[in-house]
Amino acid sequence: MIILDNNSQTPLYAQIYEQLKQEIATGILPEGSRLPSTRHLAQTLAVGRNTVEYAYLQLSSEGYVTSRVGSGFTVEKLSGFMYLTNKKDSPQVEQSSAQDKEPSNLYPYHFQYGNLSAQDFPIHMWKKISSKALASLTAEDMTAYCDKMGEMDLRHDLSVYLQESRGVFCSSEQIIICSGFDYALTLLCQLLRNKMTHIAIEEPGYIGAKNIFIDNGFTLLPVPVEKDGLNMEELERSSADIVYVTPSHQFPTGAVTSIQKRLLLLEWAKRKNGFIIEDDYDSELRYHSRPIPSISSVVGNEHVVYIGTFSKALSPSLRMSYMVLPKKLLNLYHNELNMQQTPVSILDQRIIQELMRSGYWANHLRKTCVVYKKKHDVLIRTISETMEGMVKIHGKNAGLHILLESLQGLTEKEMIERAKEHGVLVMPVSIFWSDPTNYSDNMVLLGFGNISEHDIIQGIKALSLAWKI
Amino acid sequence: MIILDNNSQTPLYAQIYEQLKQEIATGILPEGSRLPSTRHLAQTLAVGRNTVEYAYLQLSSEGYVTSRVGSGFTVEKLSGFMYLTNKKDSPQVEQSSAQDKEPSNLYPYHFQYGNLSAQDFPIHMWKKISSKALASLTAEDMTAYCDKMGEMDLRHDLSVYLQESRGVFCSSEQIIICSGFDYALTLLCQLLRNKMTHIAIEEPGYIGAKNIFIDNGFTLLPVPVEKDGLNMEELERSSADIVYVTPSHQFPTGAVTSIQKRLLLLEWAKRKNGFIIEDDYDSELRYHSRPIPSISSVVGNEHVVYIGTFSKALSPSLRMSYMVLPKKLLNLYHNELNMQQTPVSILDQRIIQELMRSGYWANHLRKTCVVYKKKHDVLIRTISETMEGMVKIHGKNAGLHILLESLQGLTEKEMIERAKEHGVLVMPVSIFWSDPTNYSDNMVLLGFGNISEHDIIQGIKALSLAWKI
DNA sequence: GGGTATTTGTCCGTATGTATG
DNA sequence: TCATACATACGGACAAATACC
Repeated sequence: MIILDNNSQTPLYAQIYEQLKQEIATGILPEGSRLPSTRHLAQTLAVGRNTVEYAYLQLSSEGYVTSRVGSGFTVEKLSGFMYLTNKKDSPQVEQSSAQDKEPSNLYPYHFQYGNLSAQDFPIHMWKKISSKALASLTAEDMTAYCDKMGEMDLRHDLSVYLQESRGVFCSSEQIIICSGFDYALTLLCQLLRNKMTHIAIEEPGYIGAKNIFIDNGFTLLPVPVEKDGLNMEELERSSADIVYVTPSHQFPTGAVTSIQKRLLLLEWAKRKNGFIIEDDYDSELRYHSRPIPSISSVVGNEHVVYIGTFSKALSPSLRMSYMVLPKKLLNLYHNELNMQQTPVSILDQRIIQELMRSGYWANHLRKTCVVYKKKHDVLIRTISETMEGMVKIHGKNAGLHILLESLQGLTEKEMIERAKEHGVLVMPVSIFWSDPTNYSDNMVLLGFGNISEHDIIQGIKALSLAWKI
Repeated sequence: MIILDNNSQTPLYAQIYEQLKQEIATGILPEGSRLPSTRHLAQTLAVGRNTVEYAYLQLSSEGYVTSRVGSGFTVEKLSGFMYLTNKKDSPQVEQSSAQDKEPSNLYPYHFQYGNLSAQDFPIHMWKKISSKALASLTAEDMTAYCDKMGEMDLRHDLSVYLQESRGVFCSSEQIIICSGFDYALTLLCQLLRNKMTHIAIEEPGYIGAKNIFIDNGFTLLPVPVEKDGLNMEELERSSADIVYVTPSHQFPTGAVTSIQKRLLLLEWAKRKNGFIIEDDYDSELRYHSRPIPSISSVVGNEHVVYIGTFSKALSPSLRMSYMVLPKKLLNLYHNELNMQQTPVSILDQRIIQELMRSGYWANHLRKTCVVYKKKHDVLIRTISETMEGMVKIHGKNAGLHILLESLQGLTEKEMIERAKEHGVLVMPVSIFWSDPTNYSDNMVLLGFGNISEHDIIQGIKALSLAWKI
């Protein structure tokens, strides 16, 4: 950046000359690069064009740059001695901290959780839809702040989809378009922070949600997860007035909250005048099982906040999710947070709207479900065949992960280490317990979203060898 | 949503039949709409295909639907008596709260602040760049979580741009890609919340930032803004260890922080071991004046957080901004907030990267600057010509707004009301004071980003009539 | 604009449990 | 007790219609 000082003794053109020479000598302006045109530089520096021209001429006469009519000034190759060594160093920063993900390519078979399978992404359809959405954008769309809660058309289509497929009965006014799940939950925390302080969470439960609650000053009250959902007695005993749940496929155990418990939860929330936060993160992905209506679908859902996402069934890098607020919180939102703009660009919103409007969304969901169902079935079948009696499978028939419990007394650490020695990456589960002493320390998590059917078979075979006693 | 009960006495096909009949009768499935194909519904309900077929057949024989090979089942027109009246009503919600923006089309001349001028947006270039970016996306891009701080390539290009045009000297590792300014500031608040509590803000100052600070539990300490920036004595007297400033074009007064005060601010921050939050929101838009290097450009910027945005010089609905963290805060970020994903979609990131890489960004900035400079000049000239002695202009030569101070003793309310009567919309300034008693109550804000040169002239003429005493 | 792959309703056979005689 | 008929549920084969290049 060139900085001019009006009060300096050195004339303006000399200042420009000096600073450009410096930039060339230090390599900031490398050989072959073009100087800004005299007109442009003059404009940005708010000086006359001739001032810049003087400076350029001097550089030119000293051989730093050459000029050609119509193509500007170009930096020449410097003789060695012209280079300066005091090139500013970029501030050194600790390499982007502890890499939280192990380099997965070290292990031929990686059962990581999170990413999806690239081979199965409908990239062609995606680009088509995106192009359409892009074409629909006008200059007006680009130059105006859009609706703070998200485009109305998108929210309407979403409300229809939610009603049809998840039973969530809401109007489009209740929906807020968010970037990721993080964003939705953070927003919700901002709403609830001053009203309530104690939040019941699932034990074990999704650590991402817990971190956000902690960051926002909530006190966490872990409640054990049973086969059919939260232990309601423990919840009743707790002093919580909010509860965070993943009822359709509990993370990480995979437990499905029974209808009875869903009703109990609603009763609890009503009695406490509190809220249920329903995280429906992978509800679209069910295999061999009936769709389970969301808690929010039960009549009188005045106490349920529903959060859904496109990260699991569509794309994690799209960064889009949505939150349905009950009336009470909606008013709070309008009164307290109406300054914050939506975090999602108008283009992304249009793309998703085009996706839903055109019917491709329903189509995509069906296909995606089939794809991951195949992977799931192969995984379950191979485990049953090769690891008979060695492990118990938890949380199958939905989502993108399962839990394996060792029946041979292996600890989590042993399971992971032995697996690594056989070239298989499996994930720890311990991190999901708030109180580690609650954990039986004999499970691992296997994600199957981003691994081929072939690798699933090979990986499980390797695992069975690794864990054989 | 169709819900099946395995334990019910009524057979599955009958349950499906009943619920579909209900949906048709209540109008949820309107005349002419298609039922899901037997295969698809069978898949989602996890039943056999013929089970669905039985249900459809019954609906068909009763005249609710008709079937055609290859094109599915279609809902027929119902005779009136078949309709049910107990159609669920969408939950009624207070109409999206107090509309904060007045319908601007009521006034022929609207000097609103925020939106940009659609006529001047390079929609063609934008679509070209976006198409390129879209084409570059792979299935891998779409199925993997991307870098939590933003794509490395984009951050690198941004660091080069920041160095060249704003003098900000940072490595790409220090940059975090954010959705809007809101997001960046909220993230920063999460970082600082537990370390510091008192934050000095400009009086008057940007209300959006203040709200975010308050939402995050900070105590605000207003410090008066003078001609050349903050009153440093007041800042010294305050107990703040963070200060939020808009040094290149103070909002709303337009004051430019002098070099001397910038150095004093840095000294202050060093002494307090605190931080300067530099909001460089409209630094790209300067007219008739030299670029002012950012505070962050001064050597030893270990105490400056720099925030920039694309909302002013490019597009508000793009929802993209960026934050440069000093080393200390960067480490804190990696240790405490490394769970949160970036809020910006991979597509938007690629678009901006393509924009910068291709050189269109520099080009666009130049053109945009010329466009708004013209508007600015017309605005200033017309005011000088028609309102001689009536008003004083504050904060010209930059950005997208100015302040007008009445020299005739008109109050803000009078100025706004009289303007409205003459068909001109001007904005209040009072909301930007934390303590209203500090305000002389004789100013209004005029945004000129989204109004044509012709309307500027007409609007100012109308204003001069409106305010004539 | 014409050929091809996919989708879709239709028809077929089969299995299971229950009621009937 | 056994044979028969019926209701319910499931999956495969086929041709028409549609969607996609």
